[in-house]
Amino acid sequence: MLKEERHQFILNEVRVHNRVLLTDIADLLHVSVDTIRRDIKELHQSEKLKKVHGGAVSLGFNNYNPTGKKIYSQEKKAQIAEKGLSLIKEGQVVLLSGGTTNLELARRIPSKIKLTCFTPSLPIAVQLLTKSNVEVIFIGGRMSKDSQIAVGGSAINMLSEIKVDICFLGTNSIHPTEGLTEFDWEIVQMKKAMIHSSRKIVSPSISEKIGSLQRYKICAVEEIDFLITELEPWDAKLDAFRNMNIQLL
Amino acid sequence: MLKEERHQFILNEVRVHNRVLLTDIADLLHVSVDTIRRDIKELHQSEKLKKVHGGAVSLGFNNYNPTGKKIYSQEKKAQIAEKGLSLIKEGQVVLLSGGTTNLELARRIPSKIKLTCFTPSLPIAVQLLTKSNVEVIFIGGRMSKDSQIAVGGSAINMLSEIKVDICFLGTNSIHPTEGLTEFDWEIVQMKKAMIHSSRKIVSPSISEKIGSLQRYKICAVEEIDFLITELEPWDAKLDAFRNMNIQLL
DNA sequence: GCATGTTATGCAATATTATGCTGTTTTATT
DNA sequence: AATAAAACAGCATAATATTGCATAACATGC
Repeated sequence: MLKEERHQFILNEVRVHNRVLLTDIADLLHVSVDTIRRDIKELHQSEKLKKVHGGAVSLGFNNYNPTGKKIYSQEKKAQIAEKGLSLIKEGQVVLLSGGTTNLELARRIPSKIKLTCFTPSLPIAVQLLTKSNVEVIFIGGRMSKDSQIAVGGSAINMLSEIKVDICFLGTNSIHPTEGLTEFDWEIVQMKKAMIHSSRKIVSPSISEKIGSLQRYKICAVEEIDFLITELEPWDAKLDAFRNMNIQLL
Repeated sequence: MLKEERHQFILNEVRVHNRVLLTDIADLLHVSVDTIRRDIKELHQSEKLKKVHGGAVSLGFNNYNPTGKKIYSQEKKAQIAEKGLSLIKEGQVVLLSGGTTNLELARRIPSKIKLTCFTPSLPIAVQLLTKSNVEVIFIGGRMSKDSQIAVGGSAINMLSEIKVDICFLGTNSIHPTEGLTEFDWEIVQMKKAMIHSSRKIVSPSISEKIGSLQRYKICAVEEIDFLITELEPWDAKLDAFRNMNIQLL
């Protein structure tokens, strides 16, 4: 394996996990820890990551997580976030709903890209404000305590006045025939409004949510344009969503 | 687990709970208290938190401080916040502008008191959401990066639709004849709108700001109802504000 | 093809760091 | 003042880092 390949591998691990252990990588790549140590030293010197005792962490290593709750299957969400990033283009206007997957996405937005981001989610707004070239517009309103997003008439009203390029719609449940569903009525209203406010809809969703069903319907599957999971696009679990004019990522 | 990760974890706990106990963290992370003690010692030395007997507490509140700016006169602001609390009554509707003093106030609001709080400030909203009996309504809009509050037409428009009992107006400069002033035009607009939206105006202000002057005027001193400083109300430095129909606290 | 220089890698010896443990001192609280 | 909890200092151990060196792989010019 080439040194360059190792470097890319390490950087990728760091991006996805926020941290790596020397021993893990050495193990995975079947090289000595010394080699990995040297790799990380170089990457540290070129400021691609931060070397720490025992491994390395990503540069903007901060796990700001206001609720302090553990993020469930963070790794998968991190992968999804990485894929989602590829849909975002310089200068676009983006709408981000709440949810931990979108939080991962927000965290990964490069500081140098110029964007305008709308969001009703408090943690996401906090995250986005650290990006110097991202203009953040908060969709205000009554804050829901557990989801930490704004809900209610005022927020929906504000949404009705915008039309963005792309919306990342945090997805709780997605079902091939029943569509996207939620258990919280107020959040359903918000998400419906977000769909109306956006030209393209992206549904980032970990695969275990596929096929699940909740009480209230947000929209049909056909209304979304991209479905991102941690799986490969050709995975059999996604078969139900083919031939539906949805792009799988 | 890497030391770096522990550090981030501790900082996060401090952010969320304002204080942490050594034993709790050691328990949570399955390491010895000594290790955590050493961690906290380091974080204390790098001024990320404040070490206290038995654990650690956050520096200012918004220790999540992307710009890394120091929070000035922490102690005085805490005193002011305590005084301000006495003005808040069960069931009221309160409007909080941004600023570190108001942040201290928000953090001190007892969880058991029932309130409705409006605010355009991100850190304050984050803090308020931890209070189970406080209904939080965020004044949305374009977010100003350094002050972390919403500004612009949308926010001002939202303010124009409310009338609250009492407004705590974070004050940058207050002058007996020139009134309240600010250096940021957009924030001036927000504060003006906040004044119109409130029956009573409270100006929490550390004494060193008294007599200072900035570029743009928010309002005359007469328009505020309460002036809170860290000084005793009969302090000579406040003489200029007597006989002005302002209550000094 | 061959000599030479460069780079990458692994290895071993040594140094440094991180962590937990013990015993003692300090601090907060009753 | 008595007490319990916490802080501290010092030490032992294990993990990680550093350094120097030997070898192997590779490129380059002849």
